[in-house]
Amino acid sequence: MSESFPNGNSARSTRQKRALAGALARSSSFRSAQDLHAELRLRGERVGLTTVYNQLRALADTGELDVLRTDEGESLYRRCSSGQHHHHLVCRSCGMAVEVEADAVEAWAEAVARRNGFTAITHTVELTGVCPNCQ
Amino acid sequence: MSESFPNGNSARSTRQKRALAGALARSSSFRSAQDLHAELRLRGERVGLTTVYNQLRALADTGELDVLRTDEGESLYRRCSSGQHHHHLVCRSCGMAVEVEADAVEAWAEAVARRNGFTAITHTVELTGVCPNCQ
DNA sequence: GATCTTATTTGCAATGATTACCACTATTGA
DNA sequence: TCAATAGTGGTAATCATTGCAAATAAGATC
Repeated sequence: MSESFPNGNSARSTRQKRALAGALARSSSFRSAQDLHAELRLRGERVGLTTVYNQLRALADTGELDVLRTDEGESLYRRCSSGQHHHHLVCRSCGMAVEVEADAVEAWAEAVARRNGFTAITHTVELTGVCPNCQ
Repeated sequence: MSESFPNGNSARSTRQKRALAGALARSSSFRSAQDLHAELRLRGERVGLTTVYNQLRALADTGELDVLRTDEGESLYRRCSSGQHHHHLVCRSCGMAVEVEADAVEAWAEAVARRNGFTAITHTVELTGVCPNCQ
């Protein structure tokens, strides 16, 4: 029992992980798993769809990726700039996104929750529109 | 060609519609299609699952129902109190919901969008917590 | 009431994203 | 080099939801 990583943080560096990380790094848009997988394929990278799903979920779990669900129920991912809590202003045409902070909204949410006797509050705030480039 | 309803608003009153309306009326919680269908079955009502889906979608389209998507991608429905634009404070345990208005948030959303050059803005704001009864 | 038009209903197949399985592969510490 | 096991990925399964086409039944008209 050679506990190298007491906290279970043992990650191996694989070709697939690097490829996915690269794809995510060079895009500032929210992308779907299928979309990312297709791009990797086009680039000649040999990566399984299942692997893409696995990795995206893992990265999202550790907070390295932001996740978003479309109205059609598809999950979109994007690399997370800050570790801070934040929201997004997303372009519904190209997926490009801007991270926005919203202290005012946070405060409002807290107040509304308290006023109604709710506890353990979490909130979802997403703004969708058309970015300057897509207009 | 007896145009009784020039605007295509021809709705027939059926046993199934009434049953579903009843189920929705006696609940103040967000319910899933499957959930509502199960309740109708338990009550002895003979209604097809497809019909429940059809009706829920139709009602949601006309704004008579509020729709909400869970993290798992399931759609939840609830009768809509007001025709006004509003948001929800939903109990993650029982689905009970309170409609809340958020002028402050609306204004904030508009400001953020304009500042970033985005147009055709829509926003999603949902608060989730545990209601007083479920604590 | 009888009849007709067509809105509704509904079982079943199909869809589409995502996950479960699990045998196989490859990274990394020793 | 080698063993332990994290990671991979093809395939089958899941699950909410929708498409379809035939059967049913409101509501208007006769």
